[in-house]
Formats: sequence, C-alpha cells, structure tokens
Amino acid sequence: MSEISVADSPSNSIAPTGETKFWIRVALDVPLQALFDYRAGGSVPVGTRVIVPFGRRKLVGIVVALPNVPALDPRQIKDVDQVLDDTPPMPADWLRLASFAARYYQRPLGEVMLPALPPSLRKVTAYQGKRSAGGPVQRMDSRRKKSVAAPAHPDTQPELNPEQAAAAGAIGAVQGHKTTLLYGVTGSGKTEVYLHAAQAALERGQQVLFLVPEINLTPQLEASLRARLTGLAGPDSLAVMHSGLADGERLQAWISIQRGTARILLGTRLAIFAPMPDLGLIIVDEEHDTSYKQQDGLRYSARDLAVWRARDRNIPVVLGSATPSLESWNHADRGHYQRHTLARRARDVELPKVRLVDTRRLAMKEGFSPQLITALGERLERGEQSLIFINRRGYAPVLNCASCGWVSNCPRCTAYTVLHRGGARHNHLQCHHCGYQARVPRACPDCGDQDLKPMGRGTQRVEEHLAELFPSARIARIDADSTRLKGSAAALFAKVHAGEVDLLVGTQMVAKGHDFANLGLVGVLNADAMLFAQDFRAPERLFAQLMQVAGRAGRHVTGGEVIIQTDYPEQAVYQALLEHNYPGFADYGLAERKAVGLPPYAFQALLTAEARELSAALAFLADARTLPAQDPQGFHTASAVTLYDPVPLRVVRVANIERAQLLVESANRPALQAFLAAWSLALGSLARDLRVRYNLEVDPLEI
DNA sequence: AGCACGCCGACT
DNA sequence: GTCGGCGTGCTC
Repeated sequence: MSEISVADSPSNSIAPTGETKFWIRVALDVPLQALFDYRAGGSVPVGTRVIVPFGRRKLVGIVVALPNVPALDPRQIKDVDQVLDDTPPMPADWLRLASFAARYYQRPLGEVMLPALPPSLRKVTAYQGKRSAGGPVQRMDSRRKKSVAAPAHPDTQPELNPEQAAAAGAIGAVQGHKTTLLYGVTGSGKTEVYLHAAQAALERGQQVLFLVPEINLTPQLEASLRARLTGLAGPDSLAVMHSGLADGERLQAWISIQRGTARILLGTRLAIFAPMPDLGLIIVDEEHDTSYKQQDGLRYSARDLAVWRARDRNIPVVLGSATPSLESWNHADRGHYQRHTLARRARDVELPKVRLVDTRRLAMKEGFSPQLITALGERLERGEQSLIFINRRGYAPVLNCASCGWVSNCPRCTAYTVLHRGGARHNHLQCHHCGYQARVPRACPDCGDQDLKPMGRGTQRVEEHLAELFPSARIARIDADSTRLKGSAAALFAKVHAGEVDLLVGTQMVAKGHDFANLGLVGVLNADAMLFAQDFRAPERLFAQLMQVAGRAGRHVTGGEVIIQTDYPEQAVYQALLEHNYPGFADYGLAERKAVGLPPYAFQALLTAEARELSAALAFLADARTLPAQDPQGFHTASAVTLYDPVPLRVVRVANIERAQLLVESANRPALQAFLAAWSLALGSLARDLRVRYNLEVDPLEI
C-alpha cells in the first residue's frame, strides 16, 4: 500500500508522540505462519478475543502476547477494531494447549485457536453484539470454586465388583498426573468405574471432561451421567458438546463450562478444546476409536491431546477400551500408564462363543456358508435375533460385463461405482468417493452385451438373500443408506429393540454402542476384505471392530455366538478372536511392529499432495524430499529421519483430483518434530509455486 | 484462506 | 462496446 493509506485510516490511529502505546499480538485464522501486531487503546489481557482489520476484511482473533516492541514499523500497524469482553479471556492453560497443538501438528496458532471456539465466538457478527446468552460473563467468576452440595446418596448406584472397585480406587488415589488405561472386556462395566471416578472429582469441587467417540451413540451414557451425577452438582451441571449442536447450544455449553456453572462436560473430540477452569479429571471412553482423530483441518488426536492436557494440568486421565490402541497398550507395558483390567462381565453373562468358518472349500450360497445358514435357522426357531455384519453398503460393489470384462467405473475417481437397488430413485450406480450417480446401463457400454452382472455383495444384496432363505423372517437393514433421513436410524433401532425384527443386516453403524437384549447370533461376512486393506493398522482395526460387533451378541441371551466366515482362519487376528484374547493379540502385534520399526516404535508424518495431474503432485513431493539437502543447518535432525519415495494414493483420483503421498518416519520424536517444523516452513511456498494443495499430517492413522 | 486488481474472450 | 474468466499478490 502507498503512504496514502495512512491518511485513509481513522485519524485516531495517528497517535500523538509521547502517548503510551499498547501493542497486542494477535492469532488469526489464516494459513500464514505468523502472528499479527495491532495497536490497542488500553491494556488488553492475553487470551482476549478482538476484532481487527486484516487486509480488506475484519477478523476475530485472539490476543496471544503483549510485545513491548512491535514486529513491524509502527506506522504499518493498524488499530484494533474492538476488544470483545462478552466472554472472559481464554485461560492460560487453554492457550498452552492450543500452542502445543499448533506446534505439534505444525499449524499456525490461529488455525488451531479460532476453529476451537464455538462458531458464534469466532464470527465478527455473532455473539458480542447480542449478549443474549445470559448476559456478559463476569470475569472474576470463572475461577470461583463451585461449592458442592453435600455428598449425594444416589440410591440407584450399583455395587462395584472387586475389579471395578480396585480400578476406581486406583484412579481416585492418583495424586497429580497419571494416565490410567482401563482395559475392560465388553460388558465388564467400565462405565461404572468412570462414574465413580467422576463422582469423586465432583466431590472435590473439580470439573470432569468425558470424551466419547460419537455422541449420538451414547444417549444412555448421557442419561446415566445426568441421573447419577447432576444430583451432586445441580441440574445444570452437565453440559454436552458436539458438532451436531446448533450454534446457540454450542455457545451455551461453552459459556457454562467456562464459567464453571457446568461441572461435567460430555463431548466428542472437539470438546477437548473447551475451557475448563476447574478441570480435575479427563475420561476418554473407547480410546482406540478412530473418531478421536480429526480428519480435516487440524488433524489432531483428541485422545493424545487429552493425555497432554492432563499432564499439563497435573491431573489424572483415564483411557478406557476393550481393545486399546497398540500405542496405549505399549505405554502401559512400559509403565508409563497404569493398567487396570476388568476381565469379568459385570452381569455374569458369559462371552459369546466365536466360531471361524473356513470358507475355502465350502459350497457357499450367495455369500452364506451352510453353517451360518443353519445357525440362523436355529436362532429364528428359538425366537432370538441375529445380526449379519457386512461392512459394505449398496447392492454390489461393482457391475461387470460377462463377455468383455467391462466394469462400472466412476468417471471422476479411480474407483468402481457401486450398484444400489430400489428405493425412490430405482436402481443406480453410485460412487462412494465423490457421490457421482448414474443410471444402470441396459447393455455393456463397450461391447453391447446385455449380460451385466453385479459382482460381490453389499448390505442390500445380503438383505435380499436373507429374505429368500428365510421368507417368514422379519428383516431390517441398518446402513448409511437406510438411515439417511433424520430420525430413521432411531426408528430402525427402536424396531429392533421392540423385537419386531428377527434378522438385522448392518454395516459398522450397528457395531457401536447398541445393546440388543435378544441378540443371540452375529454372522460376519467379508471380514477378509478389512484384513487385507493396505494399511499396517488394518488387523488392529479389524480386531477392535469384530470384538465390538461380537459384543452385541449374548449380552443377555445365554449361548451367544459369533460366526466369522473367512478364507484365512489361521490369521492371528482370527485366532485371537477365538479366545477373546486381546492381550495376546496386542503382544503379537507389538512384536511385529517392533520387528519392522512401525508405530509405536517409530513416529510418522504423512505429506499428501493434490493436483489436477498426478505428475504435479509427485513433483511437489519429490521437491519436498530434496529440501533438507538444500539446507543442512535448518534440517539438522534430517539424518534421524527417513523420507520414503513419493507414491500415488491407492485411490489416486477422487472427484478429478489426483493425490500422492510421502511418508516421513523417525524413531526419535523430537528429531521428527524439529524436522517437520523446518519442513513445513518451506512447503508453503513450494506448493504455491507448483500449484499443488498439500496437507502435512502428524501421527497419521492410515498410510 | 479471502479478497481485489488485472488483463483477454463471448454476449446484449 | 461491457461482463467475467481465474492468475497473482497481499494481509500486522
């Protein structure tokens, strides 16, 4: 800008000499590795939200420092527009958490801080004018300890069994920080332990953060928290936070938790960024669940940040799972975490029996083995429900021409289009990557032959075959398609619970959370497809998923059974499942990882590039790979870091964008961190020059 | 990321 | 003759 711009700005920005200057350093949600200095009319505390001019627009930012000397010539510095005092400044521990996340995940501070706020607090036009949500918060109040009512005596409180009592006691006895890994088989009553630990924290006058993978799967958890804990701290003491909330509700939850009027926060991963002045305990349920990893924007792991936040605040954190991540299991093995095991099912119902059906030499009938068909028939006769689990929606994953070999490909992606049947839109082909839809051709587009056949099967086709096999059975299908309409998932689950369904077909949607009282049998189709995904964590995920889906069977029915059809029954995953042997599986998996130097024995980052042409993406990655050699000083830890060859993604093209990736690995986390810091500094301009979009992910879950 | 400036093609 | 395509440059 020319010097005229100074005259353009408001006259009060030209401060008379000698006047005291208040410089503020502000984090803004822009993809620039920089903070921005502004001039304030008075002292502004660190952590305050401000509205500032930025180029030709106005942005909400957060004051992160009060420099004595600005980073720029004072004449180039603009005045802050508005200091927002509608909420208290973000507390120091919140600022530390955000700074750590920014540093660790290699993102500008503002790109961490502002998206962590509820939408109303990061929009220029939103909350600050209105003061509707209970009026402006009084700053002094947030630190005030909420005096807790006399210890309640919830009469519904079940007795803890000795294992549960030991775990709850150990968590309660933690002084300062300690991570507890609560390893409890399905139905062993982890929730009871959480509730006891939470109750103890509330009684100490502390707040509790309770993280769950998906909020809609845990209405019963919310109900128990409400019933058992709000008696202690008041009816408004439970706040819920997840992305499905309306802006107003999200803001309300944020404010009540920041003020300290809410004492328990139940939320999904985003709740890890809630300001909690009296935070005294963090619980992460189903800690292995991949939903804790954000998959766009800042790719953080809420579980990992929970552990960091607990250590920073010197408070206990509990990670619970029936199938912990190998990372957490390894921490426990090495004594970094204290491990507590709940081996017994609380209700004294035995674990379901797992049976592997070797499908290599069997006459299969539309994907069903004779054994599975027989077992389904028996359950039907006994009036019990059965679940068929198949992690593939639609009718068939591809349409194929028998005479020339044509397959239904998506024109925009390197993927098949999936055949979907029936419904209002009739049969159609659909790409599960980009959403592309097409009519089903009557004849082969290549050779004109009319012999087009669906290959493989998904939930719709399974549902169809079940109807043929068991004409009198009542069948329901639960997948992303059958539950697209709002409320339809709840309605379908209600039918199952009401006993109006004999056979249930479902994808992973049915594996989580739901407790089907009358479910006796689970049949798993096509598990091998999950096993041979090109990812080293595939067996771990398969194990967790099958344990979870197996846990649906026989929760109340005795003689529950799980039948897994596989061509590879000798695989370690399946053998471990036979015995419900997670520890054995984990030991085996960790030994394997150690032998080949994979996480948790190595630390990884993944640089992904996207461009119209694969060659551009690959060229960017190739250049990125040579950056360390050009600057040995900047990359002084490069010798401890391995950069692999750039490779196209397995699904190269999605929606006409081609993608490639480069894996970075090191056995030394600080060395990797130092490397990434230098690297990410240089990647931005490289990407701009080559017109490539990129993403650097630290601790990727899928590679 | 926005947002604007800037210089070349198809429309009233 | 204008509307508009998206290249590139900047933001305290």
